[in-house]
Amino acid sequence: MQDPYPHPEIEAVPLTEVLHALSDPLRLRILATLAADGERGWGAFAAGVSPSTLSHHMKVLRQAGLVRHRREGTRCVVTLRDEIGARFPGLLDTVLALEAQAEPAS
Amino acid sequence: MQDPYPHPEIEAVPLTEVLHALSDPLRLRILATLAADGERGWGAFAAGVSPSTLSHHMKVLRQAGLVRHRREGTRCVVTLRDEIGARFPGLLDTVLALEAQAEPAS
DNA sequence: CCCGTTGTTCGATGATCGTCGAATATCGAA
DNA sequence: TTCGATATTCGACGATCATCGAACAACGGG
Repeated sequence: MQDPYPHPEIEAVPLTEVLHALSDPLRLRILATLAADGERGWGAFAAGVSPSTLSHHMKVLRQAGLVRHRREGTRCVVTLRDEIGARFPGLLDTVLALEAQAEPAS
Repeated sequence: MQDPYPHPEIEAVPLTEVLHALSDPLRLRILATLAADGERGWGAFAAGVSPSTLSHHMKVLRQAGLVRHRREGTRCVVTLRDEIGARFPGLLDTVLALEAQAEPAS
């Protein structure tokens, strides 16, 4: 799990992979929290799922170019990757806006 | 396969289901064609996949509230369901615009 | 009334997914 | 250096998915 997490080239991410990454309630919730509150530690999303499950979803988001992971001592910080807005303009904004309005309390 | 195809209430469709329906290249291509050229018969999309596979994807799109199916004699016509624009404003437009620009020749 | 066209349904198969627990690795603190 | 906190990896499991071929149903035309 060494520091250099594998982050893909944003240009190499296909649209369908991003859409698939967005099509899960937990992952959507993670992105919404990040968009609203800025970067967070792992633990902010640990409720309800096991550590390994959370790690899996984080990897999906990272491989889809949606988030960036950074090591900070013993814990890990996740950030929204804003290049996604350049690669697929409007996509994340639109989806997060809809998620906020349609699934208010998830 | 009787005429009354089961079309879901648009309000009952969750966002994640729509996103999942959009996260497939063939389904995305079907929607793009519909958006560009208006309603089409089944056969317009039969290239490359077996009839049963196509039928499966059509069902996914229908259940996600994205298209409407109408029987016309022995063949079947598929239309974009525009209520999706009221349920999830901007979503389909955004995705189709990105698909057109990012995956020009699929 | 039979037949061809068209789409659906039904297994079946191999792939992927979401989830978990257990084992492991890394780091900071005592 | 030992320990606890934190995150990853590794099977494993059941569920879902994308795909196909074969069998079936519905319709229109000869």
